Formats: sequence, C-alpha cells, structure tokens
Amino acid sequence: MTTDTTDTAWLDQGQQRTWRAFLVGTTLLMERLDRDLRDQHNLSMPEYEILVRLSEADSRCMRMAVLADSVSHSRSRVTHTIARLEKAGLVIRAACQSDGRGVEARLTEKGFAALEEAAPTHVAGVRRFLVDLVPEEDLEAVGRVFNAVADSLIEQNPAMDVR
Amino acid sequence: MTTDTTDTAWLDQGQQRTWRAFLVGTTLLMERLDRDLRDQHNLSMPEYEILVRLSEADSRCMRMAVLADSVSHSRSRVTHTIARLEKAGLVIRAACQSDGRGVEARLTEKGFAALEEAAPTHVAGVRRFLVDLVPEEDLEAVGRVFNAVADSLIEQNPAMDVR
DNA sequence: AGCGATTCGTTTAATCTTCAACCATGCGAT
DNA sequence: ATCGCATGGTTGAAGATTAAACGAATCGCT
Repeated sequence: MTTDTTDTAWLDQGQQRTWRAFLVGTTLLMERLDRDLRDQHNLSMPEYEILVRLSEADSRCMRMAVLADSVSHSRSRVTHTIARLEKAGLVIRAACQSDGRGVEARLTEKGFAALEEAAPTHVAGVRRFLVDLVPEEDLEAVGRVFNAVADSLIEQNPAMDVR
Repeated sequence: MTTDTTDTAWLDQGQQRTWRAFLVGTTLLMERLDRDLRDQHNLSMPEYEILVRLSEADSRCMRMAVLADSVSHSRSRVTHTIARLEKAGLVIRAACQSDGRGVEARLTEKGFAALEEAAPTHVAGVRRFLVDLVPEEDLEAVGRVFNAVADSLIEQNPAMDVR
C-alpha cells in the first residue's frame, strides 16, 4: 500500500518483516517436516500429531472431540484423518462405553510401533530446522508468543489438554 | 514416548511445550485470518498474499516463478491460485516479452481495489491475534527465529525478495 | 416421563493442494 | 546449426481439507 486514506493501524516495517518471515518460515518448515515424515514413514504431519496425542493418553485411547481439540483441528478433519489411520491399521475405532454418541480412537500396537519409528525423524527435523538454529531465549519467546496467540483464539474450549 | 532405547536427542519439556504451542497457535491463527478474509472479502490467505506481492512489484506485475518463490509455494500451486484470481478478474496473465517461456501475472485495477479493501481487515487481524498480544521484543525474537528457519530451508533459491 | 436444545461424530460435495507427466522455450557445448 | 539438457509453466488426477447437512444420543428443564 502506498497512499493511505484509511485510518488503519498498519504494521511498521519491522513488524511487516517479522510477519512475512513467519509466513515464509512456517510454510517451509511445515512442508519440510511433512515431506520427511511422508518419504521416510508414510505419515503426514497431521497424522503424526494424532498418533502422538493418542500415545500419551490413558490406554492410548481418546474421544474424537478431545482429540480434535487437542490438535485444534475440526471434527470433520479428525474423522477423515482417523479414517485413514484406521485403514492403515494404526488406529482402531470403538463405541464409547459411557456415552452412546461417543467414539474412541485407540492406537494399535502397529500404530505405536509406527510412531516409535517416525518420532526420531520428526524430532531431528524440528531440531535441525528450528530448535538448534536459534538461541534458547528466542525460542522461549516463540513459546510465549504462540501460547498467547492460542489462548486468545480459544474461547469455548473445555479440553485444556491443548498444551 | 516413555521408554527410550534410541539415541535420539529428544526435546526437553520446555522445547516440547514451545513446539506444541507453535503448532496449535499457528493453526488457529491461520485459520482465523483465512476465515476473516473469506467471509468479508471472498479471498483466501494464499490469494491475498499473492495480491500483496503483485501490488508491490514494478507495474504490479511478476513472473510466475518469482511469485512462487516469494510466497514459497510450488509453481503448480501458484498456477492454480492465479487461475482462480484471473477468473475472478483480479489478475491477468500475459506472455513475457523477454522470455518466450515466461508468463507474467499483472494485478488489474479491480484486483488492486480488492486488495485495498481487504488489507485493513487482514492487518487488523494480524495485530489483534498476534502483534498487539505480546511485547515487542518477543515479536522481534519471532522474526529472528523464522528468518533463520527460512534461511536454513532455502537452498537453491535465486529470488531473494522473499522477505 | 417428555420435549427441545446441544453435543457427537459422520457423510457428501466443493474447494484447495500436491504429484507426476508433459510441452515449449531457451541455454551451452560441440 | 544442432543436440542434449535445464528451466518455465501448465495440466489433470489424486489426495487432503473445509463446509454444510444430517442422524443419533444426551442433557436440562419442566
């Protein structure tokens, strides 16, 4: 924008540069982590994230809605993702005991094994392309910032296992 | 992961929390900015980004490949995005003078107007859900971090208009 | 108990992105 | 000149995500 007849509070040059670096950086980072997982372990990032959450849950099993909230994806999306994982035999679905509407997704042994295999690749990527690249205090700042962002965007969200 | 027979350099708890906050935060942030643009201006984030780049270029016109590099999207993706924008009349394509293979995308008046309309919405969102939420020095850290990330992931990329 | 409003999860279709194959042009060496 | 190869960009199909509509079960209230 050059001439400006609005009263919009534009970003200053530094903020602008930060914002674009963020956009480009995340685009490249996500793409790279995703590609590595796909090429080496036949998993996408979203699929991997789901497996991680399940692996940490009691009896490696979670309700669909809780799972959806924990990764901040839509329920529809999680339904599709779980469907794929189920087809691959990494997860299995079962009706929920306590709530007739509910469905629980449980990690299979095969799913757990797949996660164990993929994890080192993923973590190495996160280190190599992010964590090990910058001073610890900058990384901590990133943590503060995105916690604030997430908090400000989560309104009606009971499942606070998010972080 | 609980028991660990690998020699993988796992993330410590703080790094882990940072990483997850980043994932969840960016997911929610992007989704929100995208939704706002769509609802109010019928533009997606990627489309908006393309329009921004074009608006800043000489004669509001760029080669496809340069455009692709500048937003860090695949060429195929940019082809599709530009096709949509062209159908909407916001952009027009023309053969490149100097290089018979080349195609230039030029912002139309209508496209420029659409961008002028959408920009305040977008910037307000970036402020509200990111910039205004955190101390300036934390934001600057974010800039440093993602510049480093982008740099480390850009190898063979001649177009350095990225930032 | 019964009724309306919510919540849960799925489904289908539309939209967007990725992937692989492809043609045309330009470049460099011979 | 011409051959081989790299680059620029598009295409169509496959894959993933979003959006909207839906049925089923639960909850809250009376």
